[in-house]
Amino acid sequence: MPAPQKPRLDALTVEVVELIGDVVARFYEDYEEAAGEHALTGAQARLLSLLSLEPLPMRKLARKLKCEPSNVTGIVDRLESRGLVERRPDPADRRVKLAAATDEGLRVARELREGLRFARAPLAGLSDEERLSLRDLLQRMLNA
Amino acid sequence: MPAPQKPRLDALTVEVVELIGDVVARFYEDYEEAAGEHALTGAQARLLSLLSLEPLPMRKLARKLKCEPSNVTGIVDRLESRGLVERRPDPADRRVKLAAATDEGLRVARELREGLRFARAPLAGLSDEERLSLRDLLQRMLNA
DNA sequence: CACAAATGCTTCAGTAACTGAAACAACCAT
DNA sequence: ATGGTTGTTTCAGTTACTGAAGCATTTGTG
Repeated sequence: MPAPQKPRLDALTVEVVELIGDVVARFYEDYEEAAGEHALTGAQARLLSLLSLEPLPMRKLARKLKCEPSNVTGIVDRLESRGLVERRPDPADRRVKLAAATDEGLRVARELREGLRFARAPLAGLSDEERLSLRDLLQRMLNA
Repeated sequence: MPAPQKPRLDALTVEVVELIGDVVARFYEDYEEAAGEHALTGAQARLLSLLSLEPLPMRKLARKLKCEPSNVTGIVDRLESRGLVERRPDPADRRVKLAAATDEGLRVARELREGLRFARAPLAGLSDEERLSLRDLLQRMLNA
């Protein structure tokens, strides 16, 4: 049996990466499902969630969603036609249109947030101490 | 200061959920970017990754990708037209078409896997012991 | 101040991902 | 055999997305 060849990725790392992949898949599924329960697509739900915090200009939405502004136009159009979002003029700059959640939009956004099963259930199996350590590990991953 | 009202979600849980959201976003971005470097869309990359393990019938692909079989037809079409995937008859059932990665497809799938920056870099900041504990916490989350 | 460059949004054309219904072939059970 | 089920594709229709073009407004520069 030859000595191991210093692999690019050791078995443990591979395992953790796969687990993260599983978490990502579960989270995404859950999100899409919660969105679907409100007859929203994933993109619409993400945009609405952003707007539930504060109104945003279209170009900023595009940056947050990592897509072209021309794309945002369509997503906001569809949400607007359902009365969940409205466009307001920006008093400071007449070029800008601020997209803002309507009252109904805020309500749906809240329900959406509360409908995320995965966000609650599986964490329930962890003790406070474990959550702390999970938090620290995730933070360090993200800031690496 | 009033006693806390047993909130639905305590602050720590919320924090962890948000971190998971961040991890999900980073992972997704990274995956899409790696796919883009090979001129693949996310859906194509996911399908090709599945096929890099073993050939699969269309209906099974649909189940793994959680979409309709009619959708898989198109994704496989596009990959096939680029020579990354081929359709083979299933000797056991003449209705079935097995989608299989070509040699070129396997090569691209391997490069894709290796191109996942997020999978490597940030994990590098964790000690083996920390990876073990991260692994255990993630496993418990997923199995809850 | 004038005016050119930059910025913000929309529109348009084109592609990909997706759904659901319909069609067809092959399988399978009675 | 025949009738129901299964696996795939095709089709029509929606959404998400990109990139180019266009229009309006703002901003920076001489």
